[in-house]
Amino acid sequence: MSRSPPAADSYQQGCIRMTLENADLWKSFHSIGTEMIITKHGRRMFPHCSISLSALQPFANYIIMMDMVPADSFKYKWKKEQWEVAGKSEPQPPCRTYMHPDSPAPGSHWMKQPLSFLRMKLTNNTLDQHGHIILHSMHRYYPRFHVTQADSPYTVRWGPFQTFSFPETTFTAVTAYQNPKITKLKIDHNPFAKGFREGGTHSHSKRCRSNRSPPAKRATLDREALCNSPPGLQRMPSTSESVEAGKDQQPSKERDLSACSVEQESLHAEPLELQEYDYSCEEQMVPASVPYQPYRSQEYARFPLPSNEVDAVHTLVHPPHHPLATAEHNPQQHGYYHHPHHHSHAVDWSQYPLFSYSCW
DNA sequence: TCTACTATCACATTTGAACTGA
DNA sequence: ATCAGTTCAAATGTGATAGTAG
Repeated sequence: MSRSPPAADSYQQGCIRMTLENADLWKSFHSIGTEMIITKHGRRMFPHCSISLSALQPFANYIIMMDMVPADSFKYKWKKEQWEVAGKSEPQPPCRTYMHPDSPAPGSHWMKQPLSFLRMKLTNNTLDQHGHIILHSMHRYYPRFHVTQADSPYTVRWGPFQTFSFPETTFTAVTAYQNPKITKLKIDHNPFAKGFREGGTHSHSKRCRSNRSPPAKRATLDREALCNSPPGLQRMPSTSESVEAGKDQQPSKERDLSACSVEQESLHAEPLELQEYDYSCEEQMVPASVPYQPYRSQEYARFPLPSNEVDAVHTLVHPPHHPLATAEHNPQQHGYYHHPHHHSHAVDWSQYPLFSYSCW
């Protein structure tokens, strides 16, 4: 873990610093081409996202959110030991935002220890009712983290927020591992994988229809921890009831995370373009006071940052670094992403959906 | 025929209720 | 009655793979 503590002299009031905690592991995977399993019922990420924050205002409340953004506009296939572009991407599934269950919490809380997004799950089930992040298989994504000063999840839009992303966290969503190198790397690092592997005998003839005990207590508890109500019921803080309901559902104390995902209305996201990117940069310094005009009724379904502020916020954008997105398939590419609004035809970051809210 | 997806398997790890003792 | 520590059963998460769907 090459985590560089913020030097005292680098600290600036009003600047938030975010560090990817397990960056080395992420880089190991990224160098091969990270794959994340997605299943109908939701699968955790491995490596999972863990970040640390500094330079927050200790007594101000913050909300930390995470979402997944398409890394490009292609669909891929695994062929002959490598990824190939298989056409244009599918229309984006409902985009959800996962809110860290400690949210809202004071800056001192967030800075106390790294934040884990271990329990966040990925699914390919567009009808998912559990608040998992919905992705398309064979598409590439990267996680994005949002920090906003707010006293409740329902006032998020009224405050400035900053967005962070880490190039090495880009991955391909798959329903089954394609690259055996990834499988091996995961097994080496993920204790859960050992059980089945080392079990040895795997007899499919022994299969029987679900004679395992049904999910009960723990599953229920976990679900309770979710900010989990039918999509239609929470259309954002328009009613005081929904606000209160949301508060009630926030667990006061959680060992880890629960999903409080926010389904977004905008189903469309344009590809990132290629941009030069510095791998050495694990941390991103971002000005805290983004002059963001909070309320714009028309734009709520979209990422609320005006494009001219995006540069300040996204100090990094993401590298494809996929063996596959070859120049042949991707005329723009020189191996790096572009910042969208650097080109006239490029799509504004505001087209990436963030909390347009139907909060689970 | 090919590719992608799903259900199911066994076991290590995690979790938390129940218990014990101070 | 309360708290801290321990134990242990149940829940969870995992990759592989056969079967299914398109």
